[in-house]
Amino acid sequence: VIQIILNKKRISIKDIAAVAGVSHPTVSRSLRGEGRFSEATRTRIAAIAQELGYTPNLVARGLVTQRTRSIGIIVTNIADPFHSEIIRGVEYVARGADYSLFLGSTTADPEQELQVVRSFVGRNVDGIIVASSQVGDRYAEILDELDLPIVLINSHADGSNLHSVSHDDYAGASLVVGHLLRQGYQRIAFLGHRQAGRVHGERRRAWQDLLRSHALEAGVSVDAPEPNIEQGAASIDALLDRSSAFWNHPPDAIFCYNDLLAIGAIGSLHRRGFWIPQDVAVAGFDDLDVAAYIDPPLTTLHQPRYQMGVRASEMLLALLDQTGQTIETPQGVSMLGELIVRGSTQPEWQGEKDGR
Amino acid sequence: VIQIILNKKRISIKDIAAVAGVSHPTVSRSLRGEGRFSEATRTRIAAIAQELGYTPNLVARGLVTQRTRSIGIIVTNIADPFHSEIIRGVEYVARGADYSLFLGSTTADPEQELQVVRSFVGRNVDGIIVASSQVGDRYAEILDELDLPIVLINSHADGSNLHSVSHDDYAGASLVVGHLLRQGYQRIAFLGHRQAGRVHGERRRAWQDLLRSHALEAGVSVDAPEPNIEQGAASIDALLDRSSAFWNHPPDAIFCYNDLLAIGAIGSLHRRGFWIPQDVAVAGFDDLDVAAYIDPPLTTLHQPRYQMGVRASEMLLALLDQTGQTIETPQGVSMLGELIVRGSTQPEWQGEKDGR
DNA sequence: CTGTTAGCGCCTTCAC
DNA sequence: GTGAAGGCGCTAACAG
Repeated sequence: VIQIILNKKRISIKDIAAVAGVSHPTVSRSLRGEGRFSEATRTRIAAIAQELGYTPNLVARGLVTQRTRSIGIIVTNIADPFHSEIIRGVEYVARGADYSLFLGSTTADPEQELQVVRSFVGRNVDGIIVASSQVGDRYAEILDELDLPIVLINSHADGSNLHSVSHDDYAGASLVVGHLLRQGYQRIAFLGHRQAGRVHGERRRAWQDLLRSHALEAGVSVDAPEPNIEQGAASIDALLDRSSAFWNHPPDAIFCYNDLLAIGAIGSLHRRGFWIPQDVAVAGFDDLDVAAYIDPPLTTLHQPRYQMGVRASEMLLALLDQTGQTIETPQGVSMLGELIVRGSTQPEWQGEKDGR
Repeated sequence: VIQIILNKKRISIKDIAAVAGVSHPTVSRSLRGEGRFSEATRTRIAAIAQELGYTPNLVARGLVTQRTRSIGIIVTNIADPFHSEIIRGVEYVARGADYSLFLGSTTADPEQELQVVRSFVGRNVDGIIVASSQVGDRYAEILDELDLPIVLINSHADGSNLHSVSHDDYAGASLVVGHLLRQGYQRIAFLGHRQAGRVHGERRRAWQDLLRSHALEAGVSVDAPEPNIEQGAASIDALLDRSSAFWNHPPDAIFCYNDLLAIGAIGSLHRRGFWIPQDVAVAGFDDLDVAAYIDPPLTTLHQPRYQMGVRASEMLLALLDQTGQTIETPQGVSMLGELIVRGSTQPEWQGEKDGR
């Protein structure tokens, strides 16, 4: 049985050195396989380390090497399925490369953002991934001054240390709205989340542009304060009010900033007696796992969120491994998801329930 | 504007000491407010630190104090909504207490579990939270030997360093199955996830016990290899097969290990032409945010997962703050969720769609 | 091939 | 009230 650690006192290379009758630098070198040493002592030291249950003290190592082999990730809300998939991708790559991962959330609060960044800097992380659109948009300068490689997810910014992985939200939203138009919807409202910054802006702009290019009014939109189910439901009142004022009718379709808002909207509309999609069609964005299973199944844009996390951390680690120091070649990767059409936007939908 | 960091070289207390014309220990003391120093130098040093953009090096501090003010959390799958809510609760408390959080996942793989634990130990975390039932059940001894305070979520184990926050799954599952029995269902199958260990065992046992006490057979159960939507759907074939063999009929109700399996099961049953709940009722466990929004709305047991994360980390921090060292008073907290009855188990359901 | 010396940045005795 | 040493555990130079 492998002994991870011994009781009471933690074993250090000095302890091993004492037992082996060598100096501790020799232990250090042989354990890391760096420099010269005889094969004989190598195996002997390895055996002793194993037996004593030696675990290298990464804190001490980090102090002298100035590299901690750790990275930090910042998200607005850990439990948001969009973010948690990104985190999962990041953690997968980090663990595979033997890096540790610090996790911090911001609740979209600038104060907290700074606190988390500050703590990461204090911990001497080697790099940071920011999946919090607010930070990316508003604190880009501060981040760039950190002199640490930083990868922004879904946020661009200019800076020699700032890199990015993003989804082409304009193109993605165009696919969704284009689909709604082809379905013949005329009064297409937008349920947004302005705090999301650029991401929100792109989706909204695509909606606006496409409607105008079809000679339709992009006049009705509402902002939800949080991008979750609850606020999606809560925003419907305002949306219906504005629609009445603008069109003298409810909308015939609602394009939502994300799936969570869409799910909340559908629930709320149901409670108000609307049939979906017969009375109102609803489309989302993200393609959460559950999107196919709600009532009705949700039309949405599939975002490769796990892959975005993977790419972001691969990019970060690549930057770190080049010289061991930051390399100054800002990069940006853009990905485009896929339109997934389901029942929430097509009255004639049979889909997965064929054969009932 | 607050300057988090200066370019190029990182400021240390020595730099501040040089500017202030004092020794670095004085800077250290005054910045931390420990020991004696004049108020005059305190404000002066604080001003200089501020101006230079000093950020304490937590790595160096951790090396000398032997406490890193960091904790680690281990989960099986970060993106599982049950786990991500726990993580959110843990992170909230940790951040509030100025602790940093390491995140590691295990994919239910023992090798990875050990790798993550080892990395946490190497990082000198002050404590660990394990929300990975496998680890808790099978590696309890190893964990206890770490001589670190450890809080297990949904897993008991004896050990002087092992504490726990858990949900009373037996009682919870009894509530669900009891409801199914009161609804008059007779052929109640169980869709489980054996790898979940004790948690799974409790829910299964409650199902079995309750059925037997009602003179019914608990003869049909199937294990899904992963507790997700996909495997929930994939397990239906086997479940129907066994039901035919056992009852000569499909089940009239299925109690699922968790909501994800239930959602997958519902989707798959729909595709096979079953009406829910008219042909088969389905109940889950967890009450994920989406449970109320799927088709049909899911009857389930609401688990206070965010609160479980909060309690676990509060408990851990309390253990740490007592003497700064581990205190040996194993504790256990048990919580009980709430049965949420929705449409998936009552044919007469109108629920939130009243007034359509 | 291996040992000696030095120092990462900080905190912690102690004198003064 | 403050400074001078010493060391946390490790790696990085150099000698030999």
